[in-house]
Amino acid sequence: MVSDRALEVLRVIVQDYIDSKEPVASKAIADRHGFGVSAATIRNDMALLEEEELITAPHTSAGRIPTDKGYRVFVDQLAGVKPLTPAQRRAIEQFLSESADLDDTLTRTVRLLSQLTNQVAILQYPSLSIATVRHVELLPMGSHRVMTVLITDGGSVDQNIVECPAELDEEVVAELRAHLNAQLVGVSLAQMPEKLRGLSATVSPRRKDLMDALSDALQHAVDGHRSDRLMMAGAANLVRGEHDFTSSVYPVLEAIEQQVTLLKLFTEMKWESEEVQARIGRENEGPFAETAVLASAYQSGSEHRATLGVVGPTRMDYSSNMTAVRAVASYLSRLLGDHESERA
Amino acid sequence: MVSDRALEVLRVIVQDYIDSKEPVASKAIADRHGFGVSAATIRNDMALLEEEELITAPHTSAGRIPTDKGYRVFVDQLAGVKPLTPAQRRAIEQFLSESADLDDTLTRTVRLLSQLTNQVAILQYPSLSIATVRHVELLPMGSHRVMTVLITDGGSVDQNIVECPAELDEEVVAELRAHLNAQLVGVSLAQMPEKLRGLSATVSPRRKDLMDALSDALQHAVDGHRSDRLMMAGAANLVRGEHDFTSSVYPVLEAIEQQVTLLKLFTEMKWESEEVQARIGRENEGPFAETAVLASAYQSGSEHRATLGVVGPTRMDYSSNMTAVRAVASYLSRLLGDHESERA
DNA sequence: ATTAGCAATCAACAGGCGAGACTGCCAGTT
DNA sequence: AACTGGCAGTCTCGCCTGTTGATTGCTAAT
Repeated sequence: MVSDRALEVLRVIVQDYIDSKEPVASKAIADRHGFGVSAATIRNDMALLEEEELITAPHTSAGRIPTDKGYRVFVDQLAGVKPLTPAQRRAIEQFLSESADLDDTLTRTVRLLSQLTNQVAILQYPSLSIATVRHVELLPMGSHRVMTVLITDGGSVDQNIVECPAELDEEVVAELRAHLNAQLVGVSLAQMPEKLRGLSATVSPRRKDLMDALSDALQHAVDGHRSDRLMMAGAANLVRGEHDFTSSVYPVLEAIEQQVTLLKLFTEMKWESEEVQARIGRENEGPFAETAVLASAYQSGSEHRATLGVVGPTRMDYSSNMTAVRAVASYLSRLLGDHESERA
Repeated sequence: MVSDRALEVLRVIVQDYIDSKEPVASKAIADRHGFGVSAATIRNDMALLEEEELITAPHTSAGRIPTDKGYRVFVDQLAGVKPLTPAQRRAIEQFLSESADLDDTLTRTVRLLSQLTNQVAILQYPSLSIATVRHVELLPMGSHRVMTVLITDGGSVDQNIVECPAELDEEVVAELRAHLNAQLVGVSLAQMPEKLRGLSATVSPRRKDLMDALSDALQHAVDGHRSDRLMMAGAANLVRGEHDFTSSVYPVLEAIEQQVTLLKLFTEMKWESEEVQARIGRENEGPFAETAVLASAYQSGSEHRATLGVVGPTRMDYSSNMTAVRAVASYLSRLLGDHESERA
């Protein structure tokens, strides 16, 4: 069993290793953090921690560094909540003061998170499946083309150009526009595919082909709303500390750019709680086995949630980074919530 | 003066250095590319080239590597046009087969370029200043809010939410919508600021505040169309060859993410010709002094042009990368041209 | 103009040595 | 039983050394 003091020793090792990047020696612990015991006693505790595989020695006559398991215990039991620094608080304030459209907000958010943590920040696009249709617009473009515009209550807009099988005039377009809006306004994007499929039955046979083309285009717009994309910021942070990865950062950066691994990871995480989740080292597979991923859900709509977080070396400042992730997630939720409540 | 053979020697040095990453020795040149002369003669030529600062020796008893100036001469006079490999051709074909909306096309394009060159690819958003307004839509959102939607002929759409100083009903909105469309449809985005400023004079005084709010929102949408943004792909490629940069890749990646330096660089370049431009090593300032930037203009509209290119170490395969940049730029121009001509 | 030959130069490598940093353990203390 | 001081053992790191091999620059001959 590990004593309470041994856990304190673990905490100190993690903290010291994080900011010195050097293995931590028993003497250094006894000196800097006076536990009231001598270095030899610390050594005994360290032997215990090593037994439990919470720390390890890079070589015989070296201090100790935390293992993945050690970081895990630190995160779960020992990491105190470090409050935001005034500088961080100021950064968020400034960020809040300059709002704009959704896309801009997200871009700024992910940059903000990257600056606060000095890590690569990742933000999953909000899932808009629960957004509802506010308006459908049809714009004639010559006699055989029409542009469909789908506007949702989230403020997001998508458009497509449709080739029309038949000649069009403004009257037909107006009729179709009225019809589409009558049928679709208020429908959630999740219900759209079903609703769109039934649509061609609601018009006269001679309009059927046209309506099918339009509903295809709208379906395409709905597809574009899926939350299967990520934004990234601060990639440079990954290569700053060069020596944080045994081989190369290349596979890590590569995997981040490909997105697919991270998306999988995000969906795997358990999101019952509001808390920031951490996946440390070998808990992650493949390219991320040498990294730690901190992530939190944020409220991207009245019900639905998406994920944001950071990726960095396992040797990172968990306390303050988790605080930052939590803060940004909650600020973003509030921002999107406000946006939501703004809508009549 | 440098003899023709000396230039051939330079070419061989550049080519060999590019794929071996090792300084090139006189003996290796004489052996591998039989010039019909001995290594000693090559050495004389190399002494000449060194005099001209086209090559340099990392240390006394080492082969030679090209200087920035050497690369410049290589690019301007010696680089043959390497045709696309079948694999590259296939990649472009496949890319062409899957078109979608503008944003998707651009994302795919920049990824394509990154894959073709194994470098970081950069794409400047098409400048839409010459796009014209196709339609303005007003959507009431409760009694004191309205959403403006600006649709351009490029297919791009922007929206904003406006707080209205006065109560609104559908009738007022319809009147304003008609008025706005009458005034603005067909106006180019470049002319919009001026046109918008004059707008409040065209309505009755009691609508003035409202109209001012709306034109502010539209102005904001126009601002969002500026071509002052970049897309990036393949950042991982920068850290692959680790040893390509003397100190760290950090400042380079950082600068790419910040965008501002690259945007400045893109606008500085001379775009009279259709050709791919190269900026090599110290020709670039600041963080890019150890990189080469290859860029080409592409036709992003009937008149306007934007830039795309790659950033990599000076030690890169100029021949094939310039071919790739040229090919992608021309394909993208064609793609956007098609898009353009599709519009009635 | 070209070449062969040769001395000179230097990076890279391997081996050896000493200093310094920790640990691990043991015997003694509280 | 917990803690401590002391000390031997072990390992890294930096430094120096000499050696090897690569490559150039020069010179004299063709």
